Amino acid sequence: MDNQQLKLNNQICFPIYSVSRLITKAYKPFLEEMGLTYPQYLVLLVLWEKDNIAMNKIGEKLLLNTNTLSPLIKRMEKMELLQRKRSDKDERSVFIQLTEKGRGLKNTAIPIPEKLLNTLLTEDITPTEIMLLKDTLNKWSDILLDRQNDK
Amino acid sequence: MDNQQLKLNNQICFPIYSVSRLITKAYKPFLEEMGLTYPQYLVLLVLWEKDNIAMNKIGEKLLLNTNTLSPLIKRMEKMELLQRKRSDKDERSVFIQLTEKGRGLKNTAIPIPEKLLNTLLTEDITPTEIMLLKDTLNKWSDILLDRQNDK
DNA sequence: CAAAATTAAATCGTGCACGATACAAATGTA
DNA sequence: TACATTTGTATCGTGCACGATTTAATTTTG
Repeated sequence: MDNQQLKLNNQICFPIYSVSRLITKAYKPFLEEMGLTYPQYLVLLVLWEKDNIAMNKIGEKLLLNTNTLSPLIKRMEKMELLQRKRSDKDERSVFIQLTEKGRGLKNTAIPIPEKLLNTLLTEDITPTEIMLLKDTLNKWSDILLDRQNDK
Repeated sequence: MDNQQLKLNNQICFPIYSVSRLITKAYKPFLEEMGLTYPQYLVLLVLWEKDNIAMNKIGEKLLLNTNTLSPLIKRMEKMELLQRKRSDKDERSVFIQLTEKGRGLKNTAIPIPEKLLNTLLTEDITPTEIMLLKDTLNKWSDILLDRQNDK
């Protein structure tokens, strides 16, 4: 039995899980200025690329189920960032449209990627941690590709 | 203004967030057999490496605050996987010890990393998605390292 | 055309995350 | 020895995630 494999840093779960949370935390101050949570920001990223799309399309892009998306988008409607409209053609589906306010937030969002880099350089996440995840992923994707070729 | 930067796949947030959730989902069936959630499993990984440590040390390793860890560990105590004992020397700190049941689960956990590889090969996560995250991280860690050297 | 299967949303319950807050024990300091 | 500060834990409220279930509309099939 190889206990080494059970070590925290050798499993893919831990590095990816913790770095994901660290990145979310790094975004937080910028998103709070806009009054957004992280998943709400992702929804806006989708809508800024393509407005007026069906809710299930947003879910497909973000890999989120409707039971997550439905209340999230309702909250965003209350904030007047978007509007939900049931399709005339198929009353099962709901189309999502940005409001003026929602479109306007895009200008605030444009500088975020650049600001985030500075946060990552000066705060919580050290390049060491990013490198750890990078190494872990390189190792795992190599293993996965190897196995795939064996088939 | 460079709107390209706001595209979903160009931001570090989306790939890392979604792959993290996909990995969690891939673990789920194996953890359910043991009656564990993903963060509970991480706590056990820590304890299997070093038993009888203070709660704040577990939090340090997993980057979790006590307000997350405290109820989580209480649930694990109810499942009789571990015991919480306040230190005699410093009544503020709580030490966590595995029970026989908690130690025993380690044998069930040992084959998980291997099983997970098969899941990743056959199910939800495609190597393409792993590669996307790998590429994104490579890009971002390169940028971070560049900036750091400039200082 | 009616019954069955499929699809899109929504609801419910559980378990994280995490900021804000509270509190008690320990520590530092005048 | 008093008092302020720090530290470790716990509680509360909000917002995801997601499995399971429900409801309603559409599509498929006999």
